[in-house]
Amino acid sequence: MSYNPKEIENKWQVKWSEQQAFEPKDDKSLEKKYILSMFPFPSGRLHMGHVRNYSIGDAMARYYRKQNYNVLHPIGWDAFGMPAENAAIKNGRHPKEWTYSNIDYMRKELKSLGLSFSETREFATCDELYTKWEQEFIIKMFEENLLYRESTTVNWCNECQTVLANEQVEEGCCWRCDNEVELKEMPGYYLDIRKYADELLEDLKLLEGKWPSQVLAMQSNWIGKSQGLEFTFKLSDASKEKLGGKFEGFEVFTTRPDTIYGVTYTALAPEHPIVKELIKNELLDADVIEKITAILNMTEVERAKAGKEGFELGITVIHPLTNEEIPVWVANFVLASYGGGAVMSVPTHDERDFEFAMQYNLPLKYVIDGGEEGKAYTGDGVLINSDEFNGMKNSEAKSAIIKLFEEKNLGRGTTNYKLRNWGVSRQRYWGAPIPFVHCKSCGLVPEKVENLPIALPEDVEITGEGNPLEKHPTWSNCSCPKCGAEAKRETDTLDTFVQSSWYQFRYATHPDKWNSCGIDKEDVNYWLSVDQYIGGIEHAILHLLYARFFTKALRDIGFIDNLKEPFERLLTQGMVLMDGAKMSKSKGNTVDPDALIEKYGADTARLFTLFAAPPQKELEWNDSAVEGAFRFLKKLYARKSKVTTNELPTIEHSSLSKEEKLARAKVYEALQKSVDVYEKTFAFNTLIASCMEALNALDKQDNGLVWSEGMYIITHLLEPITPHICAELSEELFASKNLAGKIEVLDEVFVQDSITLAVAVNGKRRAEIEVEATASKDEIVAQAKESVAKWLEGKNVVKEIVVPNKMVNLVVK
RNA sequence: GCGGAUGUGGUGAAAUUGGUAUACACGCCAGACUUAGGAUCUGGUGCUUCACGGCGUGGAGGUUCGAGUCCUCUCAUCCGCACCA
Repeated sequence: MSYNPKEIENKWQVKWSEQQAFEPKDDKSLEKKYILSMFPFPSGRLHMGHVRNYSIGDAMARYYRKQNYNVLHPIGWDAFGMPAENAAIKNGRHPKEWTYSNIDYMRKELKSLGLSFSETREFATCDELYTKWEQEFIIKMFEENLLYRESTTVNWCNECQTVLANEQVEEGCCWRCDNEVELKEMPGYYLDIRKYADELLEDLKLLEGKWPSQVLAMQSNWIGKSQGLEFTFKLSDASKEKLGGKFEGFEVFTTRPDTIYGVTYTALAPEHPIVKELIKNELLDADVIEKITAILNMTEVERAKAGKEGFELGITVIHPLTNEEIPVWVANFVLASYGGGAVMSVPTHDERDFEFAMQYNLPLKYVIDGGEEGKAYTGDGVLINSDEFNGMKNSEAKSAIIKLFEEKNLGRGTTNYKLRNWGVSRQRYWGAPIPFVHCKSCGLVPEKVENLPIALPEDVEITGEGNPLEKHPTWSNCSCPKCGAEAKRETDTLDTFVQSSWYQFRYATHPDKWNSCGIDKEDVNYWLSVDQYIGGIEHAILHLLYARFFTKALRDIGFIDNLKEPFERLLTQGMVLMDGAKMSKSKGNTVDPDALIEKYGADTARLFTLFAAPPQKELEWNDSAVEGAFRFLKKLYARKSKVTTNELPTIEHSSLSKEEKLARAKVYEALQKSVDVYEKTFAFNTLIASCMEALNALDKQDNGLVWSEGMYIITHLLEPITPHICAELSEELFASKNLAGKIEVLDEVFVQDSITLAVAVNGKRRAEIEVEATASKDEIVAQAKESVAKWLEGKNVVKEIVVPNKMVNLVVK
């Protein structure tokens, strides 16, 4: 019988399902492993990126299961989001129907890959039962001041007709549809992730060596902590008057307090309240107002592209140390969202300020020695033109000047972050409703917990214009949970990243409890953190930052115990490429997993995926290499006829021939390597190569016992990667005994009668010798000299280096 | 500009502590079996040279008996952030 993947794979998939083979055990005394691959969005069909992601995770899960760990390896569906609404607009299908039917199809696809997921812990984030608990968390967060509603300038995607979080804007465009993002002033709900900025940054240290350094660096940059001085520039009396006494001054933040004596002007963001006041009262020329308004209508990206532009505002402030009068400008490069939207400008020691000063002929004052005239000097040096601080190193002056400000009560040392609070409201239908009510007398009121979930109405019209919930005739009508008066339900829904921020805890919670709680603390204490998380690098900031934040927030509001980080180790898999480009429908360079499985079977798909490249690297698709993987499995299957005993045989190693010994050595080399691969490096490609080498070596001999041992071990090693064929062979040949537990490495098989050594002269390889395993160093050297006699003629050997089992190096002069 | 990575045959890639560079696979070449084959099997395959040999891990130095691996400099490519004061 030749290898028939379809038959074998179907048989085992049915069997595993019937046996509930992949359900975690309830016994919490067992050692656990929580292996998690990022859950898919139910787009309709699996793509090769999924196949790769889940093949990696499944190999790990199956490995640990075989080592008798209690393994949680769940799957679910990240099911809310825009594409479901887009499908509704395009094909008239209801998002719910579309989503759940996609899930049904994709579940079958996952099963056809033989992935060892728990079936009882599967859920979709659009399940009302999931929404219910999420809404409870959101209400609790509101009560604990972690969630608030505010009207502010937001990123608006006109294509998606919704607000986007900062993390969802990529180079000024929408992360999902690539449409250019606009700014819009509107109310929204925010999670106070900034409260956790420092903890999120600090705890990155716990992940060093366990998460890719790139991801750690990206998160660290995104949080963007910087330390410096915060102080107030007081307005001059005349300016104060001009502004009608509404302002005393404005706050600025600087990381360079050492350059404070070099301030020659200050600059405000166009959004700054003082600028708005000047515009409102028409205290600026009409054309200047017009130009500032134009800047206000530009996004940050547009402003960056536009080049520097600014206008003098006709007001002045007083330098806190020198009491000089300093002009105030408005400038398009000052960000409203950072450091209070105002800066002190030191053109001599800051590139941006310098460029601006040159453009508008503003004065320069050098205060740190070391630069050249006519350039901004941003390096270190000694202070000049700085009163009492002259002669001090600028690194010391930073803290000295902060100290002076604090003593004189003029300002204080402070920390600033680039991280913005997470805007979580979306003006879309297919999401979890934000469980709040607007009451005319009580204001914003959270829904009563016993009324949860606030479910979506099914009878909606989805046109792509506006928010379907807002347009629904009755859904938003309700009574105020506080006073009972007529009220309006919030029609915004939650960002889908909220759902993926806590799903790792939901899986860990036993399904028996899913009706009674969102997260079970004890279950979480046992299963978390996730021992290995696997997914794409595209979530380096978005999902991974939100999930880390959520973990800390849920801990602080009492839904989980002392967990610091949700994901202990992270593997970011590389992309699947075809002809050097990412596979995508629009480029037409995709490989359909279903077709691949149909032609070669799941085992070949999995084998190729793990063999062609290490998981962290990009994977270039290659049809003939897939054939190669298939060929190997056919060969492996055919060798079952070589097996003569149904258990791991005991072999008298010394009685074997050279080829037999070599075959055993190769088999055990693979076994030895496997622990490192499965637990540390995840270089499955090298383990597979070792198994191929072992099979090649077995083919060079014909000892039934050596073959039996070899097949026993190879099928054991490959089972996590190609589970069906290995289960089949193991059952048939070894009654599956080789798949239960560990196999010990036998050191004796690595002992060889003779050893081949390379002989080098002055580091250049010149010959090869074969010596007895027991040969002494002198004997080896003597034999080595003989083998390279030609190269030693007329020379003196000044040094002899013998590297055991490897080589001999003779140094001559 | 800042941060993170990566550079090895025709291709995907290997290479404990520094110790025979290119394992394994694809491709290619030759042969066997076959009516035939894009099936299967066997052998070969870094570059260069008739050959002895020489060269070879992006480049240049350095340390060492010995460097893909360590150090210094440099080039190229990819990814992320980007006027964050």
